[in-house]
Amino acid sequence: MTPRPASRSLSDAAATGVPPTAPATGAGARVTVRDVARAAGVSQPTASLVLGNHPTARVAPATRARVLAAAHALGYRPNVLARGLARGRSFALGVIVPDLRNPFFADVVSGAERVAGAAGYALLLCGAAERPAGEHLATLVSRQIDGVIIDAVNAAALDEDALAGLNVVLVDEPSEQWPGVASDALDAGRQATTHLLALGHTRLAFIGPAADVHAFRMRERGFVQRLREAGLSLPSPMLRRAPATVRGGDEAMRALLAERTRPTAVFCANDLVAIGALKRCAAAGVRVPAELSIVGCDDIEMARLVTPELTTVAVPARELGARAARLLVRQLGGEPPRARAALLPVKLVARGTSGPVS
Amino acid sequence: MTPRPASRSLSDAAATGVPPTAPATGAGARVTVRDVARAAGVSQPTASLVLGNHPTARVAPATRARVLAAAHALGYRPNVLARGLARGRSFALGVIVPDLRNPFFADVVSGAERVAGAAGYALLLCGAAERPAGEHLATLVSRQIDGVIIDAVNAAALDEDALAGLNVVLVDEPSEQWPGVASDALDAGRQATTHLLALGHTRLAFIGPAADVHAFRMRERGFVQRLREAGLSLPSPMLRRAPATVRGGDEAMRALLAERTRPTAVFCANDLVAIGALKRCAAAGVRVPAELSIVGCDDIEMARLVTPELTTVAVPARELGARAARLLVRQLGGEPPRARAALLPVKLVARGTSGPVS
DNA sequence: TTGTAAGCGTTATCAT
DNA sequence: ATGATAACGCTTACAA
Repeated sequence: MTPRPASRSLSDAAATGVPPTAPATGAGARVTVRDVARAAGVSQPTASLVLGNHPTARVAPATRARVLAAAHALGYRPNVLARGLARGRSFALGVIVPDLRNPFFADVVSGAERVAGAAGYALLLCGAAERPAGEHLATLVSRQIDGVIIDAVNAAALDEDALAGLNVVLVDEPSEQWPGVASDALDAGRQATTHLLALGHTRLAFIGPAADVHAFRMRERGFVQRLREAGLSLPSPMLRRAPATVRGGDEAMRALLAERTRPTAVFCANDLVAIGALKRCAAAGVRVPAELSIVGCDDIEMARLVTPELTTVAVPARELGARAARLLVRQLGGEPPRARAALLPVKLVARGTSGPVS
Repeated sequence: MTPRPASRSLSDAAATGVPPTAPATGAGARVTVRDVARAAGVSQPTASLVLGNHPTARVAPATRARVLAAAHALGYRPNVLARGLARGRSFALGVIVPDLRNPFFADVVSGAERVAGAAGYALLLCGAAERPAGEHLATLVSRQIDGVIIDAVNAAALDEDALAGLNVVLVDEPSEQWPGVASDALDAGRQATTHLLALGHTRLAFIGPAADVHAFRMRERGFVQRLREAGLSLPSPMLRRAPATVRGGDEAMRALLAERTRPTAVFCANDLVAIGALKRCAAAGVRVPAELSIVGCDDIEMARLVTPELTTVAVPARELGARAARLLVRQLGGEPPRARAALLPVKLVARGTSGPVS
């Protein structure tokens, strides 16, 4: 046992011939405020006052300077853990996404990381694929996390107690209870459908997950809604349930192609599904878009890389993550929770997988 | 100022009609060891002893049971910050990657997260694209991070002091100074080249970044090495420098196609580059693989989604991340740093972008 | 086996 | 303007 911090050998200052320029945080010997205070000849709390760079720091300019000089000379680095313990905040945010390997979530996380980092918050990453979100939440709470961003994890499933007393921001999952940021998923479905209708399609199909994720439901609803407005119906074989993955799209499209009357256009719940569907078409010798149009949703990088390039509805994933983090940061900064932000607009990007009905 | 934790309203237990099953961590009133101790009628350190689940916990079975019961009843959750402060460890790992939006790194991080999470460590995510790795390192240190995984960030550039006293594991960047895990990048280059040579190609080209990232250098070296062994040379126009992105590959391929004598096969430093190159060929009307073979490296999911499917060398990205985390966890657990692990094998996956020379 | 006391590095509330 | 003093929640000798 006795877990040693297993520190590194620090033997090569000599080897390089270059003496450490900075006073070299002698591996292990952390410089604390006390050290700084001692060096500056002031009391420890005074040093803390200066270094905590409070705006209200009423300290004599002279001493302040001495303290800062000492801190710099010693290479003082505040211990965020200690600060967190004392202030009851950890200056860290959590982010829970289903799976980082879905490029959409990678974007969301990436955006959140950027904003969080710039604001001095660390970002604790939680993948909900391996381990249930509830568990993640528990460990985040025990880490005194200041707030958490939850994306595409059915929030209703957690409400019970895990979220109690936590600052939560939901991504793409509007809720009475928690603030959040979301894209206009309903409009995404509508735009995609409008596009296909404009191309003359009348036999449309939809592929999407049964999962209870709000954005997917709304995309689907927008699709159905727009269809109805156009006086069209959606025969049940034209509504295929499939996991929101490439594989899911592939298999759903296979089923669709086996139908008696094939659709002439398909709207997919996200780009992964659309790409899977596209792939199946290629394998089955179905020409896209000549015989079948496909529209995805998200506009992940991959969308421009498949052949033909995927027509899709662009959703600002990174911006969603960034805004979620900003919301949290603002809230933690004491600013009152803003009026519910408007839905982020989405925009159809017509590319190569959609064309006029033949 | 006065940053309020901005706690949530907790007003709907009544609305649902369901009384909180757990004693409801009354939002704000954290349950501490003291509370547990008091409830169990023991001293605070005793409770701590039990709850710290030390293997060496010499406490009477009876009291242990009482403490555990009390802890359970009160819904006790240890405060990891406090524990970290006291033990001098944070039970958190950092991971620094250039950009999460590169699927390869998303995989690495994903693998690391899985292992770290399972071992009770949190993972702090740092993207080195926006903010230099050195800064990230500084904030990680101030968070008393227990270890850090660094991928594709030129480690030599940081050595000076930032890494002092830190547990570091390098991914794909062998070093005298730090332990690490790596794929067999040299062999990746060799396998790709062997494959192309076997197909009869003699005019080969390479596209890769000038960046000083070890894996890229080695892939290139393997390529050149194998070429030499085959008695072939690499005319300088056949060595194109480009950022390791889709765009980089696209532009490099454009330059390549403009050459007087075109290559018949191209090996790319990674899949993104290869996909960019492939895309350019499609745009330029160059048939792949009939006129030009392309081989990538990494085998990201995208590789199977482009048309034709990309021939590439599979690198176990997720496994790399997982092993890096495992290495760190082991080391922190007190186990001696293992003998340098062997390079992870890579494997060529022949798909549609490579074919016999015409 | 258990309780007492001290300390981790910071912040915050007081007197002075 | 500054310096004691007391938290924050937990761990860990050392005593009882």
